[in-house]
Amino acid sequence: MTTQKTYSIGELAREFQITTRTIRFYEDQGLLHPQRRGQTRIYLPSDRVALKLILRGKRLGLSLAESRELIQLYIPAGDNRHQLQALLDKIAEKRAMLEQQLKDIQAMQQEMDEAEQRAREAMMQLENNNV
Amino acid sequence: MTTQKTYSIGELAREFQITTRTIRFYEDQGLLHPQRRGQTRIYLPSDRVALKLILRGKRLGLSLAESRELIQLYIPAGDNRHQLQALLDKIAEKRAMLEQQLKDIQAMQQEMDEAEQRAREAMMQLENNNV
DNA sequence: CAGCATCTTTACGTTTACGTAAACTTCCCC
DNA sequence: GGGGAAGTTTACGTAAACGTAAAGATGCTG
Repeated sequence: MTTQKTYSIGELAREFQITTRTIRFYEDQGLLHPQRRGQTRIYLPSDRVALKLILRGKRLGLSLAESRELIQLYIPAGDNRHQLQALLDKIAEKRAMLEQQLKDIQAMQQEMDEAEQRAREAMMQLENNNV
Repeated sequence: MTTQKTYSIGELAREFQITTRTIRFYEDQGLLHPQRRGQTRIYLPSDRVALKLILRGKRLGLSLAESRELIQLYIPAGDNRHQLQALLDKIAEKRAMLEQQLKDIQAMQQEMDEAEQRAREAMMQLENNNV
């Protein structure tokens, strides 16, 4: 029997630099499902993974609703063709979003290159004028 | 003299699939600065570019405040070393964010690969069982 | 056993990013 | 010249994602 490691809400909050309020809020929204020992919440590694997914989603601008969908892509999924096809559709949709984001990032990176270039040149100008 | 093309608020709204309310809101927040002909707003190509930046920022989860900062990286910037250094710092900061997002996207893409794999295998199983 | 840390629930408050509606001008068209 | 269509301002409403505060239970610790 492999006993799973567990986490308290405070531990997770510290590790991920968020408040316990935030963690409870995610549970409220159906994104986390911790166990209970009495009143107290007990988090399993799977909860920790879900939390990671949520925070990664946030960094990419996903809403909690979208992150919830993402998390559900990890659950064994439905058992009939229809559900599996729906799953594949969702995956394709997320993939398309990621590709768009990739393009956006590349465009922004290029713009950062140009902005830096301009700033450096302006700085060089200053140097010359002051000699 | 090169006359610039101009746009009405409705034109821009149609082109970018947003409402005029949204465009006016961005102006309110200091992200756009259209000219006026009487009461009516007149948008120049530079406004259109700014709007594109805003929407790209949105797709990457930037707040309007962050997009405003981004737009300001395009304005000739300050004229002294201190301001230029601040500009370079901001650029570096945005760059770091973009790199984090790149990592996040790659991680998610891999997870989409795995999820799709699982779904396809489950589908194959169904095929076999029903023969 | 007093005290501090950590946990709990409940509930109202706040920021961001618009939506929606009302009431009014301006311009063009038949 | 009476409608539309598109523009304007003003203002209240709303969903999402928490923040913040209050009031209490639980558990270790000197």
